[in-house]
Amino acid sequence: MRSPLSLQEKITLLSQFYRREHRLPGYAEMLTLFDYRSRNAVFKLLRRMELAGVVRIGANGKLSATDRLSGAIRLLGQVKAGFPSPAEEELADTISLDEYLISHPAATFMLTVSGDSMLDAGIHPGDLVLVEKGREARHNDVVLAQVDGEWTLKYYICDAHGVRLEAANRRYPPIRPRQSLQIGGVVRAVIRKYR
Amino acid sequence: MRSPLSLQEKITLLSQFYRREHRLPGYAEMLTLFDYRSRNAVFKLLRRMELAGVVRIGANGKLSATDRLSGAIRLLGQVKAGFPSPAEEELADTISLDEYLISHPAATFMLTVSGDSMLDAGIHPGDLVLVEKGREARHNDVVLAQVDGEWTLKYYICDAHGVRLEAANRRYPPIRPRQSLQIGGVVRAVIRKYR
DNA sequence: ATTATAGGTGAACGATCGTTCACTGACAAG
DNA sequence: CTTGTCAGTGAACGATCGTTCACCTATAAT
Repeated sequence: MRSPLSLQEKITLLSQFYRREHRLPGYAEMLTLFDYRSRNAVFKLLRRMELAGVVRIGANGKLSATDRLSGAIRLLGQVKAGFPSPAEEELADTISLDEYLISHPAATFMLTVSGDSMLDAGIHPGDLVLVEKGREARHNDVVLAQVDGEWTLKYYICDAHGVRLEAANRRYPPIRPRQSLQIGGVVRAVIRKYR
Repeated sequence: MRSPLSLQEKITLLSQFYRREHRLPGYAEMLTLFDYRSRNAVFKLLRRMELAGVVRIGANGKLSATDRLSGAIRLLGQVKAGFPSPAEEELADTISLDEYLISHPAATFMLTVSGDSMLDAGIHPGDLVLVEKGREARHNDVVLAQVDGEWTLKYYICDAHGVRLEAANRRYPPIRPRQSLQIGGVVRAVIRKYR
């Protein structure tokens, strides 16, 4: 017979369930999850988890996950400041990458960079870009554009001389479209994943 | 009296509820959300939404969100291929940034880059880095390390001569620690958000 | 005009939820 | 040793859920 689980261990179980099932368990499922026999115990545990900030209980009794449960991470300051103390860490905001980087999920796509035309802008081959369709390109945006039948990333430059596309690599000359320019979307973020 | 909502409009309502409340609505809430009077109508609508791939109904009748509802984006191929046809787009995998970039949310932190010592590695001032605590640094990892009381990002180089930290910018010489080296964590991803 | 289908309604039923109350045992504090 | 607190149990109750069945109306297809 194992010793009773701590609150943190129960939070871990709940988080694992949430990430696996994309929903919070019902009362019957929580009886099994926490090895309880009493729904009142579940009721009380949820109060304690709300105090711990991992769930929220609506006015109608409905249970929601907070960012703390759903895989968000802690948002700290600048690199040079490093990590704060554990107490300060505990108070740090949480941030969901999905929510922070994507405002229109249905219009946003992830593509992999294969060329080096934007190297000086810090966009390397193998990087990932989030491209939002249907967003009007503005001066200095990085855009996904079609040039000579091939898609490419470039700066979108719009000045007194009209519109042109510029690479961020001196090996690639600016492109002035003769016909209409086809912009697939605007780059909203660049991501480089290690290991 | 408005015309009846299409399935897609109902999916949009459901997605908005999910992103606002971090849970799916119950039957009573869906009556209000979709302007229904009958729980059987909700029941049938959920079948249709499951066929559309935006929710999943478990063996126990419990409702879960799929990635399509929860803000994931479509994963396409390489930039040079651009966007596929609408039919191909529909079949594309979805990907959640939270799940893709973060394997240990509780041990991962986001910090903002302020220096230029890693410029040649495509890490610019203003970029965001995801740093995972408690992960052992390996050769060629980008790490968050403490040098002379200040935290910095560097390559972690481990060879026959021992351990040293190298910048990705010729203006910064390699660092060979005289005392023990303090590594705060390993950089798992770099993110640059535009606009 | 007839038939079929889609998408809604209402009712009924058993299951589950959400909450309250009284209680118990273990443990900590005085 | 006594008292207080915490975290669980069990029971009860009304509310909500999840599902099935029969039915209706609008629309499309024949």
